[in-house]
Amino acid sequence: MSIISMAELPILQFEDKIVETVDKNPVVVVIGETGSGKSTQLSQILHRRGYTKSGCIAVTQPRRVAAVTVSRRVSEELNVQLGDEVGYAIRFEDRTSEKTIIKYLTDGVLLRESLSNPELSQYSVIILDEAHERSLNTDVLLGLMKRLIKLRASNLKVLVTSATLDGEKVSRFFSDCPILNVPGKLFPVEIHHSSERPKSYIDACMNKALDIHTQEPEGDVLIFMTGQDDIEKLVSRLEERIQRLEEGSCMDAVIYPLHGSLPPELQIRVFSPPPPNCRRFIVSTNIAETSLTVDGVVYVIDPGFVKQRQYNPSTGMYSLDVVQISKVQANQRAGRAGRTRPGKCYRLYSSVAYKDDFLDATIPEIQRSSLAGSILYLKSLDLSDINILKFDFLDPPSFEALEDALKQLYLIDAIDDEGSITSLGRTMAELPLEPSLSRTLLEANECGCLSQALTVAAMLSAETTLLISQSKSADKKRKHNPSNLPDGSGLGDHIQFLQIFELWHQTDYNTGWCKENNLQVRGMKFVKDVRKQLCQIIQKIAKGPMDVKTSKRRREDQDYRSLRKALCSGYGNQLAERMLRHNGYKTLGFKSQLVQVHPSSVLRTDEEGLFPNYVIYHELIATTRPYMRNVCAVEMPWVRPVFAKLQNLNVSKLSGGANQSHEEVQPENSDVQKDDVVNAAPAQPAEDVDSKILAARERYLARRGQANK
DNA sequence: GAGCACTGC
Repeated sequence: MSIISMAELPILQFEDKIVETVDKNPVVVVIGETGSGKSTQLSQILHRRGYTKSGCIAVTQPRRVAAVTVSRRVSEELNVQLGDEVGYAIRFEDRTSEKTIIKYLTDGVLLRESLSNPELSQYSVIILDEAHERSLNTDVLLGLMKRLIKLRASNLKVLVTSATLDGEKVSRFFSDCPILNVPGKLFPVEIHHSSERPKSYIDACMNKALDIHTQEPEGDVLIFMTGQDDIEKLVSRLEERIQRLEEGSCMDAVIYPLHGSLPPELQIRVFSPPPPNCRRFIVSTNIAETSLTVDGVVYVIDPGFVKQRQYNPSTGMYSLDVVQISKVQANQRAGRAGRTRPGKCYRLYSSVAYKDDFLDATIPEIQRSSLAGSILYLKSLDLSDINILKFDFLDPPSFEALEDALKQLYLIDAIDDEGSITSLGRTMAELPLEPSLSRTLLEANECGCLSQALTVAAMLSAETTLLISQSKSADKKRKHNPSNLPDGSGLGDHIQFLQIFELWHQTDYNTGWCKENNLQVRGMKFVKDVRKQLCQIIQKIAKGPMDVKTSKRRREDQDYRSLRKALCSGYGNQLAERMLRHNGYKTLGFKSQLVQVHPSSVLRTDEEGLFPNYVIYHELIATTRPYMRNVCAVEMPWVRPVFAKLQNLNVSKLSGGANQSHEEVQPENSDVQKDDVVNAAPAQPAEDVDSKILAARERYLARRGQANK
């Protein structure tokens, strides 16, 4: 195919320059705009110029589909069988062989590889593609690469591809390495800014869409909304308004919603060409910004918002907030209008707002997530020369976030009281799960309920993709569903997940059964794959066969006591105690939160209408109120060991003295002692009043203030 | 009695 189309790719004109720069430098940043061909060509150029003689070329992608489609393209261009010289590796699927010299993989897979081979010695070149998307895994990899080029100075080249606005930052991170600019092949996009923010962005989107439809020549319209609700509102209003337009006054129109929870058959509608003389309106979430590319888009409407999940390490709580997009995102959105011909982008904000208010780049995921998993992973790599809290991140997470991660890991026995990884922690790091679930599996293995725990862990890994999403008007209540789904025996959501999977197992994984019960087939298959993968890893760790069969529970364990006890160990940091005489809970940890059981939970109350005294929760999420999502009843005696650990918690010791202040974070129930220590300070002779103690006191009071809200 | 964007090992 491709001799002609390849020759047109802009990047090929820079081949000599690229090779010369890579020859002379261990790290090179490549700014490659959309359509530059960087993802398919950089690897081939370096292969042509001899870089595969001493090892393979790895190219990471943030998404699975990208790894597959790009590797397929490259294998076609090189005219080889996919899986031979060119292959890919993604979770559940390794299409590489002894012959493979160019390997596309997701960044998560490369991280797993470096666990068993920290020097990644099989690779002569590592290309981190789309690094500007700044996934958690990419950021960890960037830090590891910085170390690796020192260890392997003579035989490793690293290329990082990024966006215009943050290439310089990446270059500074890698000791001012050179930056190569490769132009893209986008058509020009005219940008129109509004003079001010609209009062209602849904109305503004609708008016702009109607303007385009009645005044602009043919071409599809892509509208970015923040979520399913707004998408549905806009779709129905737009349908109504377009129907009212005078017949013959303009061309026909179809309107498609597009978001992640849409069933696949509705998602793929946007990829089939529209009927002739018909304009398509695609009302989409962020999914159309990078993950899905819709051909035929000529007009983009960008209100400038996105919905983002953030983690607050001081409360352990997630929230989903509508925030302003970054400049990088705004440019990415605009670019969606110029893929097939010159286009237009209508921004519902002013150029001044863009220039002055918008961040250059989106706040990276590493500054918005719980870091327990990543920190455990880094600890298990034994980077002996550095304290993990001083790990060199491109954008370092806050000290608070690191402390929170250490606290979590300590409470589930992954690290000891001095912050060193335990043998249990090492085993946990091998499992592709969040630490709470890996810990549950290992405990379940001791309690004889490994098989059940594997199922629960796999179900929770897919939890958000299980239920078929329906529009607002339809009934989508899980527990009031007329279907015959089990109710977790009233013990909670983890147990319900187990029971659902076991029922599906009994139908021999029948897809019809999923549909009847309103479960996404895709999601349930994913659960099955995850469970299988976990079984394989566990058996490898145990060096022998284990009892992992999906089976009915033993008769003597009617109340799932073993499983719930195992969950209690895994969720040591996610325990809550019910308050006296009502159904509110307070979380147990050094900072207590008042929370409630999420209304979607299947947890049952007793005859007096009260929930169990103790529960574990999978996550805290603040929506209209702070809620615990996915809870499971546990019992006082199982909780006691965690209480003991909370008493001994000394976070500054965990961080290996990285916290230079004199503050010692104590369990919540030792507040009195804490007050004494801190208040004593000003009474001492002036020279003893260390400013650090005062700072610690301020932070402490600020935290208490928050907790009491 | 709620209402959740998107990825990934």
